[in-house]
Amino acid sequence: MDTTQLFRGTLQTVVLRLLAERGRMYGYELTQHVRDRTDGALTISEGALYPLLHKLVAAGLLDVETARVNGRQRKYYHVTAEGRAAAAEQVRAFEAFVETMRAVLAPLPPNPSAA
Amino acid sequence: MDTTQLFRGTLQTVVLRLLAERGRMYGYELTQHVRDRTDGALTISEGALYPLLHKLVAAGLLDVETARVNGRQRKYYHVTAEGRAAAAEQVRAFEAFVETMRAVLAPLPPNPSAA
DNA sequence: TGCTTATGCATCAGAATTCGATGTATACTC
DNA sequence: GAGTATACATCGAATTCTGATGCATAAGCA
Repeated sequence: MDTTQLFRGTLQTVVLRLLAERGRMYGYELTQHVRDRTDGALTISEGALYPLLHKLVAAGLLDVETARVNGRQRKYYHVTAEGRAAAAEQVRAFEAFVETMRAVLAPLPPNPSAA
Repeated sequence: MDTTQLFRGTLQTVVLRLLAERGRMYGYELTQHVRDRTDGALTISEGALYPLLHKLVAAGLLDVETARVNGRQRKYYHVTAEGRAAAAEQVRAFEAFVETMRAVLAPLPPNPSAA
């Protein structure tokens, strides 16, 4: 009954898209950015994010660059060419997904004027 | 990289919504209806559907009615009052979800005329 | 008659993803 | 020196779904 259930499966799309658009970001920054931008509607948990970032690097979609800022460690991630293509593809897939869902959820649109 | 990954977490919404709108349906009918309506973009597997239907009945959102049609068994499902409310709520949640996702996926809309 | 397909239910092992808790470490503020 | 923010990470458990398998009846076709 958890409405946030719908966000399952979207994390990869979100991460790739943000990195493709914003150049480079580090993990913590991703969580803060998404939380702020959505007014808290979407919060990325660290337990989901870090394993995913590692997986995307292993898959060749992201590159990492370790840095040290203000004494703290940071790992900047940026998309590879392959990652950029995947990001675009996944955004398209998301739009198609929304269209498909609308087709199912609204089988009888309230517009009988088409008769 | 599977685009159908996005449909994760939407099955409950789809089932409740269809039943709320169409009165009553049986499992096999649900799979066929969704497949036809989406031109195959969304196919509900039996391994996902039947356990969910049982769960929704246990949760009081659906009722079952067993029938025998043309010698074959059928189990018609229909929403309870609680299930109808849940269906409406989940459709709202889906719309909110889409808005949230758009906010994240398109942080910089290509419309500078608002300046 | 026998084979295949369609209809209709169901379970189950494994995969994939995520949650929530926990852990480590540095910097800043009070 | 205590708490909060920053920043990384892992891990067990829960949830959900896939794909395979199984049972049974009816219809179509060779």
